Amino acid sequence: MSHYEPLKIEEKWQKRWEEDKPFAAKDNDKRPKMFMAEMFPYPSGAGLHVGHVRNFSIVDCVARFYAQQGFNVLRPFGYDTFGLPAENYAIKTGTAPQDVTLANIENFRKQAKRLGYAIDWSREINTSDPEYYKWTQWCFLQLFKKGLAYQAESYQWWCPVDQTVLANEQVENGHCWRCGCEVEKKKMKQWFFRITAYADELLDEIDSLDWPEKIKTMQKNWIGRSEGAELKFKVKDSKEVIEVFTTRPDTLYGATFVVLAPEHPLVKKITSDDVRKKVEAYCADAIKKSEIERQENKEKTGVFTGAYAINPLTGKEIPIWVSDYVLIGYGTGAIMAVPAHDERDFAFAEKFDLPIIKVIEKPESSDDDSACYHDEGELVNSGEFNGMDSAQAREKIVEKLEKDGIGHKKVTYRMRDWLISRQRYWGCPIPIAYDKDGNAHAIPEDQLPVKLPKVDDYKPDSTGRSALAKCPEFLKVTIDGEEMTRETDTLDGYACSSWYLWRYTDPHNKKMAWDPEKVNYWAPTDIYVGADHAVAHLLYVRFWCKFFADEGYLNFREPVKKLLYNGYINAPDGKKMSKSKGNVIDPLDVIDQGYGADTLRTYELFIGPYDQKANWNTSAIGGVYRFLNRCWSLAFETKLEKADKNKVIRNRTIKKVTDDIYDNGFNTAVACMMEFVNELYKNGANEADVDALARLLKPFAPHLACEMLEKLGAKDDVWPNYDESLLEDEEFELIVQVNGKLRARVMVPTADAEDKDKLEAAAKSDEKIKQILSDHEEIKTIVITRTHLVNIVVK
RNA sequence: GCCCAAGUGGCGGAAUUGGUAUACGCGGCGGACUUAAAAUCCGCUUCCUUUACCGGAUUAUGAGUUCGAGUCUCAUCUUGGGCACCA
Repeated sequence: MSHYEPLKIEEKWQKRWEEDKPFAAKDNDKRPKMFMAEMFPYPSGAGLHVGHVRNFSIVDCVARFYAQQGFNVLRPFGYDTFGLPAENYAIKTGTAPQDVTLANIENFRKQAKRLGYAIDWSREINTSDPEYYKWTQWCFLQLFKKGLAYQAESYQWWCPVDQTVLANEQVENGHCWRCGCEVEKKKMKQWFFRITAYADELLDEIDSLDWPEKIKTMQKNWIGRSEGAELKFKVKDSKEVIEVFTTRPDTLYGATFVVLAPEHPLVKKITSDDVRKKVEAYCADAIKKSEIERQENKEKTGVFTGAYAINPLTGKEIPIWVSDYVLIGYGTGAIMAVPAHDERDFAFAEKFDLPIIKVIEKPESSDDDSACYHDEGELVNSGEFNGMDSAQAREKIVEKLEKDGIGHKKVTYRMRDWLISRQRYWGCPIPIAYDKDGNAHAIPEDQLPVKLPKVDDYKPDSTGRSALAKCPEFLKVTIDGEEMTRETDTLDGYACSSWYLWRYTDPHNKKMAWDPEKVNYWAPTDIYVGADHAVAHLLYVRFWCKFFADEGYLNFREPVKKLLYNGYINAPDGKKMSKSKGNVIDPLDVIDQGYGADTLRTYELFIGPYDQKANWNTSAIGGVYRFLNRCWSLAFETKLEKADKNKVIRNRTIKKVTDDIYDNGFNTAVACMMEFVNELYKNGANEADVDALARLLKPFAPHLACEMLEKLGAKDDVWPNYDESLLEDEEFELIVQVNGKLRARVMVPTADAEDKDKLEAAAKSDEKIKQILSDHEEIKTIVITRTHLVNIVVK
């Protein structure tokens, strides 16, 4: 061979890895373990994307790095296959999603293998495989048994195009996360997971996670814990009581009206006959409106119900209104309005001319000059509580109400329970059946999996039921001798991905979801890499982890120790790559152009900090190719020298690359190796140089690195160590500043590096510095040994 | 509107705890090799002035702290992200 031929080299090593299986993880091994994974991909028909390559290459770099350090590494791979794209494709073409999915998986696998990833291929999982979803159903049943999977009828997000309900997390700005159409509200009976049961723990443990702050903050905001009180307002001339949630019970004296959400059940009961028509029309209109429409118009709307509530402290009658600015899903769906100290209530009161009573005095120090002061302060117009500050008054007022049985402290969360039923075919069937009276029963565990039948017509329809409803053989089931009808909804795909990390540790177990011994050896996942799902998936896995820990199936409560959230790769013009724009870069094309997988992988790690988005740059990839070509030449074309001229830079490079990988500085690690190679070209390399280079290169460009190590006759690929004593040259450059400006550089023996007097003397021996000192009066001199710097301050 | 992060050459970006700003790569320019081109190798490349040396300016803008600021503080501008009637 006379030049670097990446495609040949890569084919050779990929074949060898296929045969030797060097990446097989060993259960219960004595070496320290390291379990890492990317968020498993949805295998689309388009095949791998350069975005996948970045994501997978980060995992691979770290996995190989730890493997070279002697860790027992688990680096598995899987496919998240249930979901709408495959089903929509089936509807359009009549092809079974099962078949399309298998073809797509095959393609993904083939492509991933061409990238040379150090994957343990014996552990592949596929969420739509009955062997897998049998255990998804088992997980569901465990939650069902404990009352954490339940049915409830409520207003739900409904996507009119995909004809299915959506979870809150799947609605983005009032639009469906998949098809982008505007979502609607529909009242339906649906399945939920009670994630709110773990709200406090999910919130409290966020701080202890080694995750990006950005993601932690998003999760905290999503959970949205707020502390306050629930208070009861009697309705005048009625037995009804309105419960409201407030974070500011200290402002209760200022509550001059009550507002109910349009969906609130009491609206019908308390509305007086003379305004009934008007109120009903308002509610019907508000409920019909999409969230987008409600939000677009911030102008307050509402109607008076004709009824009055009694303020429990003042005893005054205050009107009860209905308005869509009160949300049925948060708190109790009703509020006490304190227009003097809440901007929304203020706007409403102004519009409808309702009384505004100030009960909090703004402190003099406050520079808040808005029309309604909403911070804390001293109470006024509040009877016996006058003069107290807000915090104290909150305690005292709730105490008093509690005595009277009309109020108590209450914590509310923004997060709702997780809606998990979908009226779609291509998902994991919910293992439930209904008896004659419509009661839900668990499918016995020995009847799992509830298999998804192949059908001809995948289309959902306006009945709100999936295509499974049209499949009579599927519907019939006998449980304990009783004929029942199966649930036709399927599970949200996020359910399938809420436990797959544990299945990786025991992927072929036919008796249980995972063997406790195996899962507790490997999990929690040490490093998890993804570019999406900040609040959805990453919150759900945490929830399931806590639940299964409580059930005794796991001995840890957080599933992911360290999370790397990598940035997207965009088209060269900075826009998102998409088929319709025709700006998609196909990784296989890049490889086959002659660059090879090593160049592609290394380029994607070199392109910029891993957590920032990056634009594809077609010409910059050539630079990485040239670098690898130079590495190849060092091993195969250059006559290696005997002398060890590069000791210092070699040791420094080893240290820097090692430190950088620990810190996820993949781009600077590559840059550092480039510098090393440039230096080797200048000075001439010896065997130790090329050997170290090949070992350092292996996590980035594994095929080339193996080829180089083979040429050198290396017996292993162990990560190189550096010698602390060889990080410094015999001489170093002392920087001499005058008044903070660089004026001279002086070479000084390293032996003098810690001697401040010698450094100062060396600095002042420089001709130019002497000249300056003869013209200016010296005030003082600062010597910094750590950075080899002298700063002389002169007048 | 609220909260957070970030602004460094023509471009992607680097810079330890406050200590040589612009590493590395792209692009550009010049040279070697070649009949020629590609590939490869070598050199130059922040801006201003200068043939060159020297010098000056520079990390969005303006101030401040410091012997010394890309890094810390305050203000302003811009961009990106998150939340958005959550009582």
